Amino acid sequence: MYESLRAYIEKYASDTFSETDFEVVKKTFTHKRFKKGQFLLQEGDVCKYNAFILKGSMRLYSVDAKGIEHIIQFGIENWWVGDRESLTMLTPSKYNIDAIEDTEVLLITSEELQQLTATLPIFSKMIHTLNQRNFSASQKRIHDALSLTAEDRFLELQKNHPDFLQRFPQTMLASYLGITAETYSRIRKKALK
Amino acid sequence: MYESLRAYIEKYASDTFSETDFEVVKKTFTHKRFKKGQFLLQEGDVCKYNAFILKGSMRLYSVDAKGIEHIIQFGIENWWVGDRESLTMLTPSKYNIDAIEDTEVLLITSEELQQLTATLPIFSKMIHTLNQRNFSASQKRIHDALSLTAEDRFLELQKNHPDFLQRFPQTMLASYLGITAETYSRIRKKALK
DNA sequence: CCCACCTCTTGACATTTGTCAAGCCTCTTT
DNA sequence: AAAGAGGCTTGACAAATGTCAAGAGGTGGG
Repeated sequence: MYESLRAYIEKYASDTFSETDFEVVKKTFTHKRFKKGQFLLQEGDVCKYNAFILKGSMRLYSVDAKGIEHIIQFGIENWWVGDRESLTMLTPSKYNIDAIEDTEVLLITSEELQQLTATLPIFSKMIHTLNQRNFSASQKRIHDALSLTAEDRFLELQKNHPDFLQRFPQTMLASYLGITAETYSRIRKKALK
Repeated sequence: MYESLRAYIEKYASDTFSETDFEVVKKTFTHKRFKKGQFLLQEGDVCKYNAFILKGSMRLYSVDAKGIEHIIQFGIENWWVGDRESLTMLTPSKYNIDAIEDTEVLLITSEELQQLTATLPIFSKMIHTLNQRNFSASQKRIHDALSLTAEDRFLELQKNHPDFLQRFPQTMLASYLGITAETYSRIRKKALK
């Protein structure tokens, strides 16, 4: 069960675990199952956990004044989800996180994460790599959101995450791209010719 | 000259420098002046430096197929600019960075930064804080770009960075908001009533 | 001092995207 | 099998934003 986490950390740290170190990691994370629709975080609450997804998928989203959902991030197997601002500042979150499918995760609190980062070099290496990657990815997503048309954003999504198009309902994909479900449907039809 | 860097690091690390540590920092950074319009980074080159702005302002932007500039980030006094992806992966950058005004910066290479982070705890604390803040800020900017209308993005900018509205030409502000200069002019007129 | 250039504004029109309503299909529940 | 819910599509129209063109005003270099 922890093997995919192990592989993940070793991959992004470019390093391997000693058994004793990995035991520490196993003891720190808690395993939990979420039913489809179940919340890991609800707006207004303080985010308690970072979740590493073992199986299934989740989404991080806000709900605006009109009740419309805006998906900021999808998480699938081997992704992290959590509201980092709320986690570290202990402030009420503006976002929700729930399970799109039945989902299994490994949970870790902010303090535990800091603890592991401080004691295990392999862990802090991984964090460092993830920070770099996140920085680049965010920069690109900001650029795309501000510079590309809806159609071009769809094509980018298709190129970078073709699996998403199959896996998630179009209403959610539309929300992720910042467009309505109707526009998504029309753009998709046009683009898939 | 190095005092604002010192204050900045101490602020974000919530810690104070020993004189010997600060000597190391002073020796590591190089001071440089950029004339208005001069480039720190040009598309296709590998980004060599992170720049800490002492005085003046710079912008990070891409140029699309039609020749239109898309500003991803403004940098003013006490901000960092650099293309982190290019810096760490040593890949050619897709972005440009140039000086909007005559600008003074302190430069540091990626290796030097890594060196300082590894040897000075105060430095790594600062980096950690900046990563957190960047993560949150990026998340918000992505959310705003995908969920808000042009007018609401303008109002957000006005709220969060009122100084930008005075300091930068409207063409650049429009680009930063992902709209045309004409739309910016109209929205501004409407919003300032 | 004047010209050339740049920024900003405004108008008319085009294009993109959103809104609302209707209908279809599939799946689940009863 | 019937009923209902949810997701997807389509059409007609509305609203937001872009494009193109023209002109006003300011500014720096010659």
